[in-house]
Amino acid sequence: MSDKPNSELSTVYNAREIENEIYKFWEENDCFKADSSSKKEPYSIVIPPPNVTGVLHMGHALDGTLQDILIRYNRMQDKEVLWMPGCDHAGIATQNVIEKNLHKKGLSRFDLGREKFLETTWQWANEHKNRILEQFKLLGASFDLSRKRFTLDEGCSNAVKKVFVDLYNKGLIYKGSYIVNWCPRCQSAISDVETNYETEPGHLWEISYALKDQMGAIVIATTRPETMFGDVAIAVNPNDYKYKDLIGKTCVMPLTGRNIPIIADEYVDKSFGTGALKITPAHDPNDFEVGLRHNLAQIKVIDEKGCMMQNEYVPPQIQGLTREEARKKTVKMLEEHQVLVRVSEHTHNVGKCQRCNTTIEPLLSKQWFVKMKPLAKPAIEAVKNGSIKFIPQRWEKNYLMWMENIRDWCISRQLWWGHQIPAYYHNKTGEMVVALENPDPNNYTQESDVLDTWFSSGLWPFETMGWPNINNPDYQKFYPTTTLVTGFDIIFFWVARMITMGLEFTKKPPFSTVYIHGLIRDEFGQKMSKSKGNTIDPVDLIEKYGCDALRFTLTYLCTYGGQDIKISDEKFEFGRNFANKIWNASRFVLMNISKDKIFDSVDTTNLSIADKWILNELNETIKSVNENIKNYRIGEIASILYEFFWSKYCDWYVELSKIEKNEQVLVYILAQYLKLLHPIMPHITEAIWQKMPVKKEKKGILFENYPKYLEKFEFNSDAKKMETVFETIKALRNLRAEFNIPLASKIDIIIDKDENLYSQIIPYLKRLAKVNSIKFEKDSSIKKSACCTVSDTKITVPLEDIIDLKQEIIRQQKKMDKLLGELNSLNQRLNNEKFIKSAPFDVVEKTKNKKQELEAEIKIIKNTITKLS
RNA sequence: GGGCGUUUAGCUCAGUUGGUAGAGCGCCUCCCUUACAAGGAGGAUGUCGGGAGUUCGAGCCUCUCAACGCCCACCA
Repeated sequence: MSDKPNSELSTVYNAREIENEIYKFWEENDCFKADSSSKKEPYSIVIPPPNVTGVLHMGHALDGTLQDILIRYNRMQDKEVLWMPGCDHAGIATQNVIEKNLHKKGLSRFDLGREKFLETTWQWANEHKNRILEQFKLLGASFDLSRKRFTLDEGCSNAVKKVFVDLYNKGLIYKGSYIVNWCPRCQSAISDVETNYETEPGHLWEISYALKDQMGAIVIATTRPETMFGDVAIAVNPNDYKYKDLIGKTCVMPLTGRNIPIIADEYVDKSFGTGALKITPAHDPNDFEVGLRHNLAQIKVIDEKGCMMQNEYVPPQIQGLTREEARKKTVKMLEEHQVLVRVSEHTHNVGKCQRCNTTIEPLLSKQWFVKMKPLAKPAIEAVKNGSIKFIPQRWEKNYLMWMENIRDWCISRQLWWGHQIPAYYHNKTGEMVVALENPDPNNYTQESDVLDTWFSSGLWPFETMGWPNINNPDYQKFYPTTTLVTGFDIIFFWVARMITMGLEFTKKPPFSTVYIHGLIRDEFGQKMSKSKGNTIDPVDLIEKYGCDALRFTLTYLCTYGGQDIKISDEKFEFGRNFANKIWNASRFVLMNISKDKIFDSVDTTNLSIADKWILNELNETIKSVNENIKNYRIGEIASILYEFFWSKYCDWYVELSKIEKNEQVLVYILAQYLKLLHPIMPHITEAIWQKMPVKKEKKGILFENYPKYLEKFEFNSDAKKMETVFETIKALRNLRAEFNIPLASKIDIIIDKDENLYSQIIPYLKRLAKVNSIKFEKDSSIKKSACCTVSDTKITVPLEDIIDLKQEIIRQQKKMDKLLGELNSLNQRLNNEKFIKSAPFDVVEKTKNKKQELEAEIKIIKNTITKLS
């Protein structure tokens, strides 16, 4: 592209063409590369690594835009910034994709075997892992791709192994048989946070268990009769008088005839169901606990596929059936045996696999766990003492509640795609060694389970910086990172685990601020999902409206409270229109300034009130943008910048410049503005910047220093004067509209003030209100005229031919009524002694001033009406 | 059961320590004024979910009720 200053911008703003060109320019100049040897203050963000299987979605677009804004803003603060990109191997998600592909060919992963399967998956992952980061480029992401990482790459794998071995050696990782959430489809254990509960209609079956050696029976209630074959006891509450005498007795299970004891346990709720509960430790987490307390056996009757096992405990007719079939059959058999006492409708919560929505089977199995309580302690402390701050703060409560009630984390997965657990078993003795390497590959076999994906993502902020080599320059310079930007949906999955792991292994919080934004939803507030078919593809939006338009719109919609964001395609017209406005205004400025001149300063000795006004406005804008970004009020910034450019610079200053212009100021404001906007709309600002006739010492606008508030441009009183001019122009335009006077016919006006008060603004009035002549007379005698007021100034417009005096009286009367209403409410306040006494001085003053203004205005209108009548 | 959020113009939403309500879109009138019709000028529209309280003053603070949404827990 031509970076020759002062060359014209193209007539039509073609967003995509410009954006591609500009991104290429940054890439070719290596603009995003972080320098770990820099002396500048560091600022770093690690990207929430998108799934390697993924394609860019609106969530990434928002998350990426916000990160890029922070990165670009801080780069312009002259900090050494690093935005670390990368992907997550996404264990279950990726494996599901590959298995689905195999399934189409009629194959399962077992047909291929582990080695071949992994080979296929790696190949697939390598083909795809660049895709999503390439798509991030379309967002204008200024991340350092030379540092790109993958959670399964060598460095991350080493970090994972080290963490695992260390935690094991510290006694914080253990292996054991526990009830876990088992997904029969994924064929793996999953963690508690990967289990979603859905309310489903079901039944409560009451089944009678006969007492042994005596008359009578005990009736239990269950929602899952098929698990009864794994029963090892009936439990009742020790304080339940109904059952007092039965405790310690034995009963006979229906259908199988096995004998089980009746035990007492506080866990049983007397008021639910029949007050008697069957205990199935191998298939229910609560029963599992009860079983441990009472030393009961654990009888497994459902297998890993969710089918009834073929063992002595399950009746032959039931063996091999699926859970669902088994339930029906069991109920039928119970009916036949006349032990089904009652069936009632009962809605209850059923666990579902987050990945595939299959109903979870609580299953007893051998798994690896991380002991979380000791790790959680410092993680709680770090948030409580403020070394990690959540924005908005309310998420801290959420985080703390979860952390304070944390349970052990099941980290083993019966998958193949992932970090294989570094535990090795002796082929003969079964002896287990946990170590970084296999002690003897001939005699030891590695644990087949892999780790939960979030185990490696939990190390992301430091494993990407070269840890465990703490001398790595990146680690030295950029760790701990500064800000983490993410949605609230992964606070538990990811944020919490990074904090615990970061504190445990680096003794530092991995970031100081967690900026949580809302989720993107469709126009009806529904979560976007492929299966619902309500997704909007950000790539399509970029093609249609441009990247900057997408970024600006999303930013504008991103409010401080972190509310979810409802979007629809048309909403992005907002950003597109704005980009177009910026382009055209800039084009106008570049076309209307002296050629071949460099504007590098503003001469403050020769400024009009309009110049002072806009400089003052810019100053205010700079101040509030800087304040707001520090407080993560990023949406606010978008709206401030929109307002300044459109309603101040374009609507007024650029218009005024058509009458009388100060090229220095015209260019200066635009140049400063481009910098202010650059973090949000990087491409268009860079493109225009390249053509700006200003001094450029840096490689691009992205390296320019972000504008700062300048006291020399404080012009409050002049700015106020200018506001009066605007009020006057607006009043005249308004009058025109009301009398239907076309702009083509110019008007004469009479102002009841001294001429020298207005000398500066006469040209503005002439041009912007299409005024022909201006007279200055205290008391105009023209009767056939309309008038408008600006505070205590009366402007008379003779309208010989047009005016209907009766109508005009009505119009003025209406105005006066409105003003009288306002005056009335002001008087009420001012007549209230308590108001005068307790309200702050400036509020009282303001009210008094307002009152005087109103009174003056009312007086003028009153006189006018008298004159007209 | 516990926690959180939302309720403001027809729609989508802002509204920072309490000072008397705003934007975009849509709607109505006029205008192709040589940066922009993806534009310009003007206009209409709100008992700020209901009720009570604190205060001179409440969209904002307190209590309460209601509706919707989310998260955690998981009584078979």
